[in-house]
Amino acid sequence: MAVRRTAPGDSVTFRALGLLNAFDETHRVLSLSQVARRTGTPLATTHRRLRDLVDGRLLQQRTDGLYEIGARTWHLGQLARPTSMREAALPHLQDLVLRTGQTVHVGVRDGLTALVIDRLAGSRTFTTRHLPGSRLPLHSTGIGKVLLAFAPDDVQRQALARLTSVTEFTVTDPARLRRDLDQVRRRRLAESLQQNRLGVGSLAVPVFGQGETVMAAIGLLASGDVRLASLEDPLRACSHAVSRAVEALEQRWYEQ
Amino acid sequence: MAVRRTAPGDSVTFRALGLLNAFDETHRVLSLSQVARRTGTPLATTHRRLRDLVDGRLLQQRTDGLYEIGARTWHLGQLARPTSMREAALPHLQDLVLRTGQTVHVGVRDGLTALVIDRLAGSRTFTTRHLPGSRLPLHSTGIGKVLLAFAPDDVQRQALARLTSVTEFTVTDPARLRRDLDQVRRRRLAESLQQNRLGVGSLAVPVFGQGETVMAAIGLLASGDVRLASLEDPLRACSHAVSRAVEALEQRWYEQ
DNA sequence: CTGTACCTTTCCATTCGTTGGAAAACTTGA
DNA sequence: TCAAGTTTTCCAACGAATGGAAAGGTACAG
Repeated sequence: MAVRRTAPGDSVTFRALGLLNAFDETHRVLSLSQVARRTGTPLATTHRRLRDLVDGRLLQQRTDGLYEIGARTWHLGQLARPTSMREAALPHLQDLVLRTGQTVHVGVRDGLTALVIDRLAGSRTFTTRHLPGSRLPLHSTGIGKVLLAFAPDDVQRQALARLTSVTEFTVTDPARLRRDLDQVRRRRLAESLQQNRLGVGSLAVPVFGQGETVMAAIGLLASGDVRLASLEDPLRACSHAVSRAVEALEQRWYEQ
Repeated sequence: MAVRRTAPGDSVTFRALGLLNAFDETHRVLSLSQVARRTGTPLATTHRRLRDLVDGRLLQQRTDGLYEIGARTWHLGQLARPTSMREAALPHLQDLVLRTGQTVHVGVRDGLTALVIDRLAGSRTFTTRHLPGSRLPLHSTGIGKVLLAFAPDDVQRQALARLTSVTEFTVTDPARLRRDLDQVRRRRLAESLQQNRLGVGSLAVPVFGQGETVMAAIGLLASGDVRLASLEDPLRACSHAVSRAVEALEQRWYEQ
């Protein structure tokens, strides 16, 4: 891959899309000046860029003048992998929860984080805060490590360069994590023992798409005293079932 | 509202976002040249714009080089109205289906179309093709007419200027439709008798948000021989329930 | 393994849109 | 009535977008 002479950020479009970072779960409706403050952009510039995003219908302006994510963005999101993945996976995830009693997570990699696209709480549950849409570190969680292990080299390099400690058990040594990831790739299985949350372990496996590509990761969360090894077989079975279900769903798009 | 000296389309960002139009339900993964052809954009320009959209993570490039809607777009879409609306409305829609046996639709306005965000088939069902994500005309469907009746003036004007005939019963006279819309606004109820599909009638009501704003519309579809009037009460009850549910859900975002 | 067709990537002189400080216009609340 | 905050407009300097063209890949047929 050739070196790019222009870095991201040189483009007008990229800078305009940066304003979307101002929006999150607790900031769904923002005023012009809030967006400007939250992104550190001059007011006049923010004003023009928001107008462009409204013109492109990614954002919409309410009658009171405030800005929110537009319905078109939702519609585009419906075309993305997480939507079909979630739909195809749901019945199999429910199966998995029934069989193990533990909480199940599904995530995809988005940039340098794992994006949780669905979560079903098990009966032997403890509260978890990772609702669909939340982001998890790639290096300290089960699904994160699976996604990182199968990510392109440049992503791995970037991720390994910024290992932050989440708990006292988090692996922050790049060399050690790289060895862990090699193992994850070989075993097609990752585990995290209290590396992201004390008292919680997780086991995760990849969901393969066509070829050797990894579309997503499925993980089980269990409190520290559960033998993770006992969860491996149901987890792998679920992953295969989801692979097939997604494939069947996507088949339907192209026939007829 | 002041006249804008610069039309949408003069901005670089707007033009780049135009490439997203190349993606739809049956075109979820596209190559550079497909996007160029589908949007009529020169290749070199398309190449640069796609790179900008990938940098902004609205799109992602797969290992085989093809482009698809990115996980970040899905995530942004999760912050949009349709997502919370759908979640809050689901139990009440199920109620409505049980009570009436007919198929129920929920839609929001997106530009000059009604965007279907959810659909539940009734027991006395006939096949319908309007899956979540599909778009319906504003002037020939029940939910479309509700959304149009409560839309801002400039939207109404634009919509009335392009009335196309869908069936022989579609109203294509702007003056007549304007009167129909006045009535819809007064009665808070719209009906479409075979105006969008022969043999099918629909009844729709608005879902009110805070103040007098209309967030969405809920509609029931029934084959021609069903008395639509009998559906009005359950439909209105459902709309109120959904209003309250959405309000309760959104309340939770801001507390704590 | 040569040619043909198609796709992706890069180059660069010209053109055109962006930038953001500043001022004006508007909104709120005291 | 004034003060503080917000949104909108203006415009000269600056910088990025544009797209034809050519180069670099890839796939397949003969």
